[in-house]
Amino acid sequence: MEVEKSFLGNSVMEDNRMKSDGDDSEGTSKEINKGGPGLWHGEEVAEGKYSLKQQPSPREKDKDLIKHKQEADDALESAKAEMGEVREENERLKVLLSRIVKDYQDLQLHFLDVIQKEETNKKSMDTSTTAEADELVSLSLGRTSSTNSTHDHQPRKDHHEIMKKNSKDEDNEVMNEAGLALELGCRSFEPAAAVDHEPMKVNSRSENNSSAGDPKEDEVSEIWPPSKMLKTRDDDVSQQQTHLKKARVSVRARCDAPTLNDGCQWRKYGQKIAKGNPCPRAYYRCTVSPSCPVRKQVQRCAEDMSILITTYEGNHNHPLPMSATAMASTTSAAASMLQSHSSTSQQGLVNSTTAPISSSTSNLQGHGLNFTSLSQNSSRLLPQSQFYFPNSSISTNNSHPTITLDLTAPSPSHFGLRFPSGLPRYSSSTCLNFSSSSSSSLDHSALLQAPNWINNHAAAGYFNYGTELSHQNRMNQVVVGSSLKIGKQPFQEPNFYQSYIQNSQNAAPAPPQNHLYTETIATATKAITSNPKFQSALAAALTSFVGTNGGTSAVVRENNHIVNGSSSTASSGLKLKWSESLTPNDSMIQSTHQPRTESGWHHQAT
DNA sequence: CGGGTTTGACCGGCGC
DNA sequence: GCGCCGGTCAAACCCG
Repeated sequence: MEVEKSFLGNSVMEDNRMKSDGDDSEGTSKEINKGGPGLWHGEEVAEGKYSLKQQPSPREKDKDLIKHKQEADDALESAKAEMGEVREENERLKVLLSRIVKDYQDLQLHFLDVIQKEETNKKSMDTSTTAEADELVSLSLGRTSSTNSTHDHQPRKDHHEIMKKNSKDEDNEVMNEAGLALELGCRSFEPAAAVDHEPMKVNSRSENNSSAGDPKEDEVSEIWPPSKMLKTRDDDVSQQQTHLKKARVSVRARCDAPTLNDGCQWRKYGQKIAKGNPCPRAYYRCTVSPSCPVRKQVQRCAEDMSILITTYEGNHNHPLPMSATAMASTTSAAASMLQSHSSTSQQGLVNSTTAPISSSTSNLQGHGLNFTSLSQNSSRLLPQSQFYFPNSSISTNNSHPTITLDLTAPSPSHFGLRFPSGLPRYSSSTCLNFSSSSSSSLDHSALLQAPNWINNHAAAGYFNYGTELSHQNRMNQVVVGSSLKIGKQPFQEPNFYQSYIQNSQNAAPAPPQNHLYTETIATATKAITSNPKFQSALAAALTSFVGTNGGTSAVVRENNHIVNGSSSTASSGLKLKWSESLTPNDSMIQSTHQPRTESGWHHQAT
């Protein structure tokens, strides 16, 4: 409801702004009217100079005067006519704006309606038996197809076990709803805490917030490092933090590269053979800043070696390259979701706020901070918006709350995507590029691509699929059809991110070549826009005047229990790209399960 | 030579 | 207490 209120308020604001524009134009007309005599006066002066030189006869003087009067009258008339045109234009714009606002509100209402329906469904699910609920989860989110079933050999058993386990644990309320309700409470950003450079300060920020009187603020606090967090919390929170030792965000994606290109710089510091997986697990730490606490683990999926499991932990305490904000925001949002107790029953809904990137680049903290910083500006208008966090699940292995974003699931049915036959579903040389696509040949604005949620099921080829909102969106002028773009299209936001661009340290490597399938795009666009979940996603996207939120189909994985998600929105600044580039290596295409040598997977960090 | 990777050693948590 | 395991350290090594 708060969201709706903000929308309405925003609409009113826009309306008022337009009205004031109208006043301005009227004022302008007055100025023009005043300008007439002024012009007269000026010309008289000029004429006076002229007359001093030439000293024309009085009759000639009168002639000139009459002539100039006529010219001035003409000018006045033309100015009036121009004013009339401007007024008409103004009226047209007002009508257009009101129409847009109305559509906007309709969309929002529809969005809320969908949410309510899902909530109702969820409640009805809760009354069912566990098994039934389990099945309902699968139904509501969609079972994965065979491709993913190979990733998961004990989904149901594990799911039940974990559900049992969770039922014993008081703190696992969130987990009990994992996969069904994923919510991220995103708080408005406090500039005073924006330049924190230590993880603990990140924590202290939320502590400050909590001390300010809102106990819920604790729930989104970052938990790195956990041990220190425990010292400053009361018992309940300590228990919570004990349970939520280190929030982790795991991203499953098909990727042939040793690591996901998430735009960040990583240094490998260790490698281990973990139990239960013949593939070694590589440990990386962020090297953008020496003090950055962020770690990531990269491991091949044991069941499907083509799947790369990247687990992120911690928050960046430094400004991120634009190319890294996509994954950072994603993991941030997911991690925040983990730490938020305020889960709702809305499927995959993430309370969050998208907004233009703050003009202060120092606010960009990456991950959670990056995300909160994004909320700063828009929070005035949109105190709380909701994201549809698509492919998420929560598990608590090793007392590490882990949310898994599964980008491996083919779920074309959700969008009704129909790819041209003959296109390989997964190419061998897949490369998931989370970084904002940019090219050295592009100017700065090109770095600022709108966040795009990709349809990771896109057929082979570079398939960047998401919504793209032009700067007009800040005026609430969003047209679904035209704002949708599929493919590699640099997002042009000339000034919006400029301050951040100027501080961007690294440009992402140029993305691979796109292979656009226009028919597919058209079909996808149509399917997407007709999908109610996309509408909800769009509603969330509308809350962001800068970030663009697209849809992606993927899988919600809950404790190895995979279910399909559907459309989604991303957080502001998100850009997910699924890059599956065809390679001539057909043998690889034929067998995505081809085993690799260890060195093949781990010889290179980002 | 500097920066990144490799790899065995080490440490702490946890279960038995 | 012991062993297992995940995670980290740091010296050796590699590479451009």
